[in-house]
Amino acid sequence: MQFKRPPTIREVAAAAGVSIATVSKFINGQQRFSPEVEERLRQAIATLGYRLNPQARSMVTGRTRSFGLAVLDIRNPHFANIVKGANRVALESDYSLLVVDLEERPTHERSLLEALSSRVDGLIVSSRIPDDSIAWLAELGKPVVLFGQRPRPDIRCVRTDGYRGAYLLSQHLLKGGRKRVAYLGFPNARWNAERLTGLRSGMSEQGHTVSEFAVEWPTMDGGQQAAAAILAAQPRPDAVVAYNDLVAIGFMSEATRLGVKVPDDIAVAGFDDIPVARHMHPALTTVNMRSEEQGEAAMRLLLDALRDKSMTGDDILFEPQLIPRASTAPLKS
Amino acid sequence: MQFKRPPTIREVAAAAGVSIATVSKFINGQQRFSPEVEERLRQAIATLGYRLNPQARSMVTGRTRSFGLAVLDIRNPHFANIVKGANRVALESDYSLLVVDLEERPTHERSLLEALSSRVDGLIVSSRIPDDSIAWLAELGKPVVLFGQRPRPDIRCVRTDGYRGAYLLSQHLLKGGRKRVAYLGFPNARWNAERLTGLRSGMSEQGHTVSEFAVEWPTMDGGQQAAAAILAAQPRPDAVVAYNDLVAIGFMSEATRLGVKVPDDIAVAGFDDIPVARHMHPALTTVNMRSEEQGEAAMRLLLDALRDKSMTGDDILFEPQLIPRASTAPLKS
DNA sequence: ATGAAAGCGCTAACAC
DNA sequence: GTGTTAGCGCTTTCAT
Repeated sequence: MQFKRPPTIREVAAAAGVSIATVSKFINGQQRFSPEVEERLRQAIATLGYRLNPQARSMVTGRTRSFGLAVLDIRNPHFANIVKGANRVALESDYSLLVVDLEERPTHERSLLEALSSRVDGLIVSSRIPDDSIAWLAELGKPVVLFGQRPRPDIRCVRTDGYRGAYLLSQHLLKGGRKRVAYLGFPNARWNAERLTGLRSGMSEQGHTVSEFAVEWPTMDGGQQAAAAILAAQPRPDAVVAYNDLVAIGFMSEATRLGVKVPDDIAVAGFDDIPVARHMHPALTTVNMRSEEQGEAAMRLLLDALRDKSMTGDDILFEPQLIPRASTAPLKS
Repeated sequence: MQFKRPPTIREVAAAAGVSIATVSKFINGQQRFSPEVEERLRQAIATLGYRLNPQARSMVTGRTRSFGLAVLDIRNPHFANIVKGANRVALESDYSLLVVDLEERPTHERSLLEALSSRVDGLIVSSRIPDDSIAWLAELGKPVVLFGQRPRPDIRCVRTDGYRGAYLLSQHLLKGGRKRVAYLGFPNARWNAERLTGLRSGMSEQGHTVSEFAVEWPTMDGGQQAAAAILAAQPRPDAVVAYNDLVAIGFMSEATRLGVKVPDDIAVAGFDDIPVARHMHPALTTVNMRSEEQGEAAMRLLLDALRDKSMTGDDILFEPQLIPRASTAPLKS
């Protein structure tokens, strides 16, 4: 079966015996016509199976009624939640949201963003974009929202205070009697440093240091692979704070498999509060980083920008929330 | 800051003192020009910051070099895996993949699909689309791949045999000494019936029936909410097969919270083999439904269709794989 | 090697 | 009310 080109406005016009302008106005509902004409138009549209080509429309209007969202890894529930938040807000305003997964691969990043950017009225980007590419984004001629610290005045940003989140975690761990905290980070990530700093700063208030480990990927597999090294450290940490919940889950699962008890032998905590965190056994302590709200906020910034034709205003900063659960229960004794 | 329109091919032509046709050929690299001209073009493009508008290009070429993928709920790792598989294959062929989340909301489904379909060369759709909308999809004039049973000859399909998967699960449970199996389904889903049937058919070989329960949503919350009713049933089931892993996890977590031991008191299993399944405690028995491979296969069908200009050929059917884990360990006694 | 011109499907002024 | 026309930014014959 061959794919036939869909009928155009011109064919409808011919079939209905009117001009293309009439058809255009009719399908956009911006004007009424005489009953017979309207009827002929309806007929023609129905029998031809006409469908408007939004692509062609947006060529002339300059707007697409859709936004783009680029994420690093859709498999990470943190990003899935961002998508959810952004999608909800977009749908409410009758916009559609197109998502691309950058696959954590800088190679394809640029071309994926290019392909996306030309098809939308604005862009939300979560990425490890180096600063020079950010210049490129800013010159797209469309509003762009980034997750992170504002890199330049014409790009707005949304983030949740990771320093604060890590600090809260440190206080919680201290209260539970933990003294030897290890941070299992993902050095490539934008948020890694502030989380480590917040944790160190909190622990140092009681004179404790934080040992540092790293995963190769911010995933469950990454956490699992890193577990042995941490558990073998002398002295063994009595708490592990992971870069995110996925890493924490991988670590916790491997620790359990190796016969190390969580939380009795070692406490485990992560960041993001992904949905599965509370269903783990033990339930995973984490810091809620407002993933979904970040997505909502980013989308609202885009909508505002489109209205104002400008990208000014302050960044959006969310407060993280500590979610204490069983995986960091206080040390007994 | 105002958003200025990006420069066009015409401005480049003016700046370089050549015609727009020359610019077009140059940026598409389909022809060489005299060194001076090429140099002037490079200059003009660089100083103006020109970027090609793929939208305009695709108006004339009729192709966009991108595909669309619509999923029911990106928060479900099953769908995230489908995205991964499809994205990988698309990137390999230099296509980009645009994903939309339908939010399990039939209301927005049609308009989201319309917005998506016009921007891509082909579509992969996972949805509970009623049959009349499927006709609509088929008439888009572009290749469409569906997950499920082929509804009409001009639409190709990819699926994994759910009947078989459920049957495998039943044999595994029987071998473990389970006799009173409950199925915690999601009646709205396309796959629900075949999974139930496969399970029933397997259990009936040993003369056992399967009791039926339902979740409102195929999520962890859904599984959690349904747990109490199942555990209160008389006689209490000694195994629960959930519609998918998310539901299974929600159920398992709630059962544990209620003091019911998994797998000693009750076995739990799901479908999909989402990444977190093996990290649960106890690790979750499941049936791998080849999510990622389904995404890959669907994308390959699309690429083939574009090459052949046709949508003929057989459906793709994957074999499910039983993944036995601790959550269905054999009954002791 | 380079350019003129037609046109992809549509919208928006402006006529009538 | 309805039609004419000029593009949106680009590709693609076809001339020169």
